[in-house]
Amino acid sequence: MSLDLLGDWQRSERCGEPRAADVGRAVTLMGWVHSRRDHGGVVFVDLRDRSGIVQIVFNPERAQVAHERAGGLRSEFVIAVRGVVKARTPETVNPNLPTGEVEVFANELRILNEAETPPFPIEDDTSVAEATRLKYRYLDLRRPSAQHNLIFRHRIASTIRNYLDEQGFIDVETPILTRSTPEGARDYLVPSRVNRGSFYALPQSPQLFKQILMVAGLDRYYQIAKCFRDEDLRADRQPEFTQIDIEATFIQPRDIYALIEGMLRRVLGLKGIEVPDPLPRITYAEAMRRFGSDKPDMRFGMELAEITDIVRTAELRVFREAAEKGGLVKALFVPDEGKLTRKDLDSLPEAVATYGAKGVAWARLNPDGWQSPIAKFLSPEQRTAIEQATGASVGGIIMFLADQPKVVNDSLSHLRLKLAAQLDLIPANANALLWVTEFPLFDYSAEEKRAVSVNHPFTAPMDEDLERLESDPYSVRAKAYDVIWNGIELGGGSIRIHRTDLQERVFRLLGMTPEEARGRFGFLLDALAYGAPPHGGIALGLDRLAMLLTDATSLRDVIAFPKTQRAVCLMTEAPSPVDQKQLRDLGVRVVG
RNA sequence: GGGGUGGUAGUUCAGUUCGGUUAGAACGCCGGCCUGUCACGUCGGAGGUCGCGGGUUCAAGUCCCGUCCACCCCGCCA
Repeated sequence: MSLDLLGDWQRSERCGEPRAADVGRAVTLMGWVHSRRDHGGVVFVDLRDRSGIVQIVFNPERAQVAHERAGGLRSEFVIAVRGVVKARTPETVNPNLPTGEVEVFANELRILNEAETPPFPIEDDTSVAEATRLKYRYLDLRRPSAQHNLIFRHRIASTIRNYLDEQGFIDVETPILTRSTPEGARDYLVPSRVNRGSFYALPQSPQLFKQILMVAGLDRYYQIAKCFRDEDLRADRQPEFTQIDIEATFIQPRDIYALIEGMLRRVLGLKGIEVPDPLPRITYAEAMRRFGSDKPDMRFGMELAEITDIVRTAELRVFREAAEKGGLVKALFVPDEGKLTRKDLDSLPEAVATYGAKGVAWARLNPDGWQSPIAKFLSPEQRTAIEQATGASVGGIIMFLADQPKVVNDSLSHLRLKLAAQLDLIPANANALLWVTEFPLFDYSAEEKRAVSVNHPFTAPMDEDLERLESDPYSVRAKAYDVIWNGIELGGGSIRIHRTDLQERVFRLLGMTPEEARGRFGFLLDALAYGAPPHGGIALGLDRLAMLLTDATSLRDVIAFPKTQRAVCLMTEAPSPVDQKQLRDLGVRVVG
């Protein structure tokens, strides 16, 4: 098989474009051989590029040389074809192809490159192991659905850029080599050759830079920013990811809500999804109370009911003890109409064990009363009160959890989602977008035995809680908000602290001495001291948005070159060992 | 760091319970035939480090120990 040069041939259009209206037109097409069907006489080739597939016909009587060479074509050869668009006869129309009413009769064929037999077929609905696909990512990305995902991701990004540009936001790039800030996730570190013993960190987010841009008077900033976190991966977590990073001056949370709602309206509009105006808001406290989660999926009901007070005096020890020891007792009514089997119920403890729960109690509501291992420990009055609190009705089942608040909420919110999915209780085309607001400012870290920021240390407290900052820090709410879609966090942000004195107070509450605070964030404190305006912002995960809008199940499907769970790129085999010389230059020695 | 699932031909899998002849299938690949297919058809053929290492055994894809890789989850991470 001899290869041809492209010469002066110029592509006239993409493969997926010819239509009935083009019949009779001379075309020059280029692409990959998707498949070849050799009938001994006539040879059909499906030619593919990112736009689609068109059938090329090589007829020995029409173009003898081209036909002869077409016999040697194999999958994924790269070819150029000159020919004429012809209408297919009615019985040969292929309704499965957008180009199926026409085909291209080839006059000339140029073979621009051959290809090894691909290790897997270039097709959608592939069942090929992901590791194989990632090793040959350039082949995997030839699949139409893979290309669609990347193209759709691009459309999301360009929609956002256009929108933010219209709103007066300025795209500013911030450094990738930056300073390590041990607060939060583990940093990726880069040794400095020039400053031996010192390290850059890759940014976990451009947080401080965007705040400083506000101090600088840029007024409205955005960036589609790469961020890095050296933590363990998940299906929805990659070590490097892209965030739509936004910050603005002289704004309130309500301004952010309006801005982001407008943006989401356009982005979700790409898929025909309507975004209510305004989006519902619910406070963190209410979300935790009603759903046990700070990212409630509100496409369906099944709200949790706190029954601690009802069962405080119950004979059941686990309930009583939870109530006495500062824990919670919560219940969840599942309208399963008898569908949950005894086996399902027996598997419940396993489902919540991972969240630290020791068990789940349940009660089925039969017409003749409770069928439940715990019924006898509850008085009729208690049972009635529980039914009322959970909105229970006959035919369903109530689940109970009693433990420390976090265990109860984690477990029951998990059960709520799991059972709703299992019982098909989530309306198919429902969409529930909402804001969760008024997050707590601090959380207590048992590990570090001190207060830690729920969001980050630059989050502003709510004005009305300011006076309790020192006296009752854990009751202080933040001007922080998350935007949630169907139980998934799309993004979150806050109004930031813009005054040195308040920032210093927060650092102190986080257990930082003034010296430590200066050492780590001196540049921020300095910047705040030079006329920092009130400002705030938000960041949304672009990868996650793309994943949800393409119905992908993994971030890896919307990232061109993702990493595996061990943070390895199977194609380039990064990370890799490096030369001793490189290490010497950097003053780095590998131990262990 | 912990729990779970998987690893057999290029690919997707069967075979592993209860160890036993030469490890199979489909698709793909290679060759022949075929002028209207589009999951082309048809005839023939090639193709295996059963993830890797060790052990038990007369005998290991199958049992045991260790280890590597991929995926899902908890911890971790906004």
